[in-house]
Amino acid sequence: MANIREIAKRAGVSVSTVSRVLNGYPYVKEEKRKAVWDVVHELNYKKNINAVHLSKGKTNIIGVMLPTINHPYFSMIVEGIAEEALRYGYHLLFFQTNYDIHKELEALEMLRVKQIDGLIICSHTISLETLELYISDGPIVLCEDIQEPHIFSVYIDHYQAFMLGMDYLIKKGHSKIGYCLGRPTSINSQKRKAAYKDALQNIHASIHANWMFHHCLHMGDGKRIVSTILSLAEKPTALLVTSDQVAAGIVLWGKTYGLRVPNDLAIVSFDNHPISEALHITTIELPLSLMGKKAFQMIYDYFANNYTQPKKEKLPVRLIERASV
Amino acid sequence: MANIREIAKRAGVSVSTVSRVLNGYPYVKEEKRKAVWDVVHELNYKKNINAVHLSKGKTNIIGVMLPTINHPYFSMIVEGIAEEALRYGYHLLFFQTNYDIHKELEALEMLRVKQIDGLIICSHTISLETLELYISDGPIVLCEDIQEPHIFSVYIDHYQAFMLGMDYLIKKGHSKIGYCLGRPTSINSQKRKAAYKDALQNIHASIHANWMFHHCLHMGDGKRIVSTILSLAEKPTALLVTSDQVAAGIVLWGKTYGLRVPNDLAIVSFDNHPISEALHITTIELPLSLMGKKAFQMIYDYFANNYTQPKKEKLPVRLIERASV
DNA sequence: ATGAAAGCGCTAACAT
DNA sequence: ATGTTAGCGCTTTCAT
Repeated sequence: MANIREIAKRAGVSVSTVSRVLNGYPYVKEEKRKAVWDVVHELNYKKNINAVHLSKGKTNIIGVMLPTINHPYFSMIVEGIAEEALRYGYHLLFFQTNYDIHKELEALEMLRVKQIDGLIICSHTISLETLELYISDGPIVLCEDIQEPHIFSVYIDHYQAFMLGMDYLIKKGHSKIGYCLGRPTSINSQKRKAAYKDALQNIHASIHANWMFHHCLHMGDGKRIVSTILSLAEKPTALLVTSDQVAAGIVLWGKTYGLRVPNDLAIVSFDNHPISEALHITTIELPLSLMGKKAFQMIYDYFANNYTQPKKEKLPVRLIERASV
Repeated sequence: MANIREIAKRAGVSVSTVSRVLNGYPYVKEEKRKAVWDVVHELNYKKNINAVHLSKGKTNIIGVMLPTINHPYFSMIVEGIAEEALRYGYHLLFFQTNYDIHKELEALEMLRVKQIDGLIICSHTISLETLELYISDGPIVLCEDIQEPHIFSVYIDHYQAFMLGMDYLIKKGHSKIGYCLGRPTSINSQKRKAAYKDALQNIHASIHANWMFHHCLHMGDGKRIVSTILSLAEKPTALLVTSDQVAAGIVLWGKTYGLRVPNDLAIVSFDNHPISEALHITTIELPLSLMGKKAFQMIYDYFANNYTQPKKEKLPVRLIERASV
């Protein structure tokens, strides 16, 4: 494998001249420049990028931490990240953690060992205190509304978004409202629960523990939700569902088991994935791809503008009325 | 940032002893080993992984080339790859190409510049001839049935799978059968078309160009297919659809526009994603996650067994009868 | 404008 | 068992 020394020797110049030519440094005499390129092409030479990484102390690789890539919620974020990364010549290294703390730590360690320049965390179980141990190793972006001053954050205001859904359902005459959330302990879920409680309190409605479903992530979870609701003596008349996938599952399994949407149960869901359109589900659109883009941008700007202070950015949502309420 | 020399100095040993301790090399006196670990912990030292990469000429990173991560077909493959990669301490670098040849080439170049040890290609537009230019740069795995002796291949026999679907539809009394494919030029599509033609020929049925839909990838494509079929004077009675997403779109948009499945149109689709179960769609299950695992395994074995000859492996499919036929 | 040479931080061959 | 040292292939400073 040819290296820069070989090129230098054959072109009759020094390695530094080769390096300058290769990196587009201006002050090189035209004939030397040509000589170098000629040899480079002749040998089909390519830089060893690891040597560049070592020498520069930078890899142009951004890490992406997520529980699983195989879920529309995350793959939409990633799509956004990937699009921006490509534009700026960055690469993406994936850490599929399945919410395993050890795997999450491994991703953070990659920051410390310089395998990645920065890390975008789409979702996590690890504590913020632990995260903070790594802030000096490189920029970290969290897709959550957090206050820690040293961590970047691009987020959806889930309190407001949930409130939007609640208000809509209430305006449509519902007061027996339940919800379906993902992981109940996540920061996003906490915000949603707060909105839920506040909204019910505003209309003096009581809270029913068995109208609150947790760990709802996939279409298949709709089956469980539908059969549980059917077995309930006192049923909710509406559900706020934090994922189009789950909402679709409820609509479809409801059809199978005899729970009609919206007649028996109104639904407002979140995401606005294609499936919600196909099923005519009223949904609150989350700008996930945009979130990915912004997350990358934050890291990019951090390096481009000499390590600026971490930013926080809130993204807008909108309700799309369809036929599930 | 502390380096190995610093550790050596503080622990009162040589750099090679530090290296040996760090890498679990056996012949080190217990007290020196302890001295090293003590300093390592004290300084919270971590190896600079780029230096390791440069020194070893290997990165333990595998590239994954795909058009988009945001599609269940690909995210399932990736999930399989990621699972195996993690088990063996490998990392994944993603190349979202959107079928852009330049981006595909960029992924291949990463192989040449040693940024990645190997490359898994989930789908591509680039020609096999071009691919072959890179086989000396590292192992390449293709998720297609190809013959090139220097490229690894793990694949689904799409001829056989398509034939399975055709036979099933024919056995159920259909002869007016159409299909929905993704990119018509892909190797996988070629195999499917061949099976389609052969199957129709077997029953002396004629081929209708307007029963053959191409570029069907997403749920939204179902809309187009449904309205086209509704406008046809002579309609197919059955459709073989190469994606559950598209099949779901057909079922759902069919419901909206008045094309009933299976009454007006029978459907056999592919993948067996959760949505096909929720919609009771008869589907041919493709072992996509397994395909990802096998793809990674091939690369892993290649390095573990000193650069063995490229293998080819065919994966089984099975038809799951539900209610769309 | 160009070259010499000193790193970057680690691995591994070689010597003892 | 342990240390010395020569790489790995590039970037970058410092001379000239």
